Amino acid sequence: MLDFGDFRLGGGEPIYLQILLYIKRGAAAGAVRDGDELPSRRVLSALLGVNPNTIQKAYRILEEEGLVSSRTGAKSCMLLSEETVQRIREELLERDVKSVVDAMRQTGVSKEQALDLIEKCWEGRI
Amino acid sequence: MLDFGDFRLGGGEPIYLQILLYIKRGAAAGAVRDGDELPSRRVLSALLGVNPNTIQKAYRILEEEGLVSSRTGAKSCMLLSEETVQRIREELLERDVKSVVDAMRQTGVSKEQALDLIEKCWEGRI
Amino acid sequence: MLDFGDFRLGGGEPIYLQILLYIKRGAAAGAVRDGDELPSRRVLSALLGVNPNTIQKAYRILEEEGLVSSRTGAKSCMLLSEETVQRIREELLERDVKSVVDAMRQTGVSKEQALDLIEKCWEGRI
Amino acid sequence: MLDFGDFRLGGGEPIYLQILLYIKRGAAAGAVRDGDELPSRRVLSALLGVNPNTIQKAYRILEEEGLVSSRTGAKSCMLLSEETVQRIREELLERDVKSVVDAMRQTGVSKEQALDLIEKCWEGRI
DNA sequence: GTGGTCTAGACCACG
DNA sequence: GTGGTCTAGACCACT
Repeated sequence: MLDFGDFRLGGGEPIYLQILLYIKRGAAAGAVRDGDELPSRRVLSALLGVNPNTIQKAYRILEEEGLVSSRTGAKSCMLLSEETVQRIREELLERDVKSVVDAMRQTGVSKEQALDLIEKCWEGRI
Repeated sequence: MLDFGDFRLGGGEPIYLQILLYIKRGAAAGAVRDGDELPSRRVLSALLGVNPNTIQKAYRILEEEGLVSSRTGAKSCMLLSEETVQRIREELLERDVKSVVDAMRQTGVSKEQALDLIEKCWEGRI
Repeated sequence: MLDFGDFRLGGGEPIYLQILLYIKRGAAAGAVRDGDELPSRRVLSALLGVNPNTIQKAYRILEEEGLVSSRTGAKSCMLLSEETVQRIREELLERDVKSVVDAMRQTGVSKEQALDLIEKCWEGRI
Repeated sequence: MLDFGDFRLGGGEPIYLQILLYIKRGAAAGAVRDGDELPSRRVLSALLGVNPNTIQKAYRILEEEGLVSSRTGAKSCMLLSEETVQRIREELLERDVKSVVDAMRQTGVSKEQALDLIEKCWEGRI
């Protein structure tokens, strides 16, 4: 079962996308594997304090992308081949890296400053 | 005059926020300076292919935040003290760095892998 | 024993309502009579390929409407006085006739066209 | 502009389907033609006493079926070729006739009784 | 208990 | 003013 213990809702981005990305990152990191059950709409909606339909929207998109299997009355579960995991991992990393590089460049920091900041933040020294 | 030459509309985020961020990053980078003129609403609207109301909304927020001075009949211009620029810069960098570190950690990459990917992307080797 | 031989599930309408209507129409037509036994929940559930809870819901409503008599341990059976049958018959016919007349009028056909189409369909010439 | 003056909400059937069918019947009857504007979400929702999203669902389906053209900021309008109108007309009539014939047959009335009832209702003598 | 659908209200970008 | 999207709550059929 995927654990949402360290999930926190952030502002700005749609909630269903935050949930979607959280699950994809968990799959890329190996924290959730093929066949693992997802929390039910009601359980997760109570846990996160959002409407069950918002959870369902995230799950439905995952199903359309072939990452989740849903049947009425049964729990939804992950559908993760190794190739799928690898593909998700690459998509997420490319997206994250490009966006941060664009943003920091435009903000006017040098490569060295950027790498230094990121390293400090990673180690909790910020 | 503020230059929007390398502004590109991205999906997902509200357009008025993208414009706000673009201007703030420019200020943090020094590309936008105290006293610089902003393009008129209709000029920028035509340039970006966006509705004038959306430009108006971004300008109004900038003014409410005290980053822009507007007088009727005159062009709006940036109002950027050194402290303001420094504050914006720190806010933007903290936001960007934290979000990318959170994301990449959750995706399951090591600090070394992350720094390597970012460096490669920065240098265009990706 | 009630016969569900020519019952077919249709989309759109809730299943328990389809079952209710099927039984009521049978009563109006005289195919279902006072004292006739109803199939047990599990038998009908298997026959129609429907969840037992759904059958249970239909039977419960029939009982609440006074059309079925249930005693624990014994089979449920129809409770149909002549007045009841007549009332059901009129309700069903009024409902069906009004809805089709409203619909066809609004679709812009004349009375003659409508009657002609219905006669053809009745005789299988459509 | 399509007129909803004689539209009445009925129970049982989903509201968006009732609206969808009402518009299709109007097109089949010639009451709404190619290029006619549809009432806006807000106007129609206020008129019918339902949520704007329910109206939008009906309009969106019509658009997916190619019967309506919608653009952000502009009014939606009907897209009705003669072939389309003819196809809709046939679909609606077939559906209506089949359902009423099935229903009345199962309710145990003869063809003559059925036609007589429908004629009486059509003429308001019921 | 589960997932699927319908209805509802607020916000956004746009003409 | 317009349509598009996100979030929310209730009901249905099913395991």
